[in-house]
Amino acid sequence: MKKDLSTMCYGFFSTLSNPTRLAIIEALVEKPMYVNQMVEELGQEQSMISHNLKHLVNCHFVFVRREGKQRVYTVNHETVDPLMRVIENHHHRFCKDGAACHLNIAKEKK
Amino acid sequence: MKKDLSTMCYGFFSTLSNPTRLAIIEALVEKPMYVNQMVEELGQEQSMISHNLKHLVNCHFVFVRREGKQRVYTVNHETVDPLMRVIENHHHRFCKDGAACHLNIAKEKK
DNA sequence: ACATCATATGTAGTAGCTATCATAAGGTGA
DNA sequence: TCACCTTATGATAGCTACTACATATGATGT
Repeated sequence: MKKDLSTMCYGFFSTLSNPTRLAIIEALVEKPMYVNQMVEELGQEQSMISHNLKHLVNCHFVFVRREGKQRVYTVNHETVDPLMRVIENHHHRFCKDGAACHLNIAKEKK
Repeated sequence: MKKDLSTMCYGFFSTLSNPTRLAIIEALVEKPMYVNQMVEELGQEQSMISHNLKHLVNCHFVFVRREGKQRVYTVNHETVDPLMRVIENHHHRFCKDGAACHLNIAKEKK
């Protein structure tokens, strides 16, 4: 039972470890949006937005409801808000040096 | 400045979206450990453990200190504990169906 | 200084994810 | 029912990151 912790977390984190999906979440934190709005705001392909929204909905990071032809996507504040708070604290406390985690490893190789 | 949020989160989440690294964290939550202890407990190659520990240290999810020949790794409870609480709540509230997030997408294709 | 133990680092093949292009599906108004 | 708007889905090629093997580094005791 405890064994599933890693599995459960893996799905959670994999879904979030994608720049497009994070940008979507960041945008949705401000306000609910239609797909086309996100396409405009993020300047990405519509199919790309849709594909990534699917992941986010699957993992319940965002919710969706119909509204005529369009679909309104909203963020799951109950999860996302405290999550962001954890990250901000972590960054503030431990990454003041400007380190962007493991991304630095790649950079160092230059 | 707000623009970095996605970047900052991306490093954070990428580091955590790996089964080995999650298993390491899960083990270190229980108690501090040497590399060899983790090798045994997780049944993974030593080099694999070390490689992944490096990522975790880089991102300050775990800390390390020397102790003779060995190195003691400890988990960053200040970040990891509340993080796990967020995930457990998320899972409890939104994933009761047993959904393991986007991993299901792959499975559905069968 | 040497042997040994503990851990880190270098490298290459591979598997899995991502973005893109193309197409389908669903809703609405005429 | 048809044209159109909005969004979802399929398939593929390319790339990234992971694992595994090999080797190097550093510390300790003799």
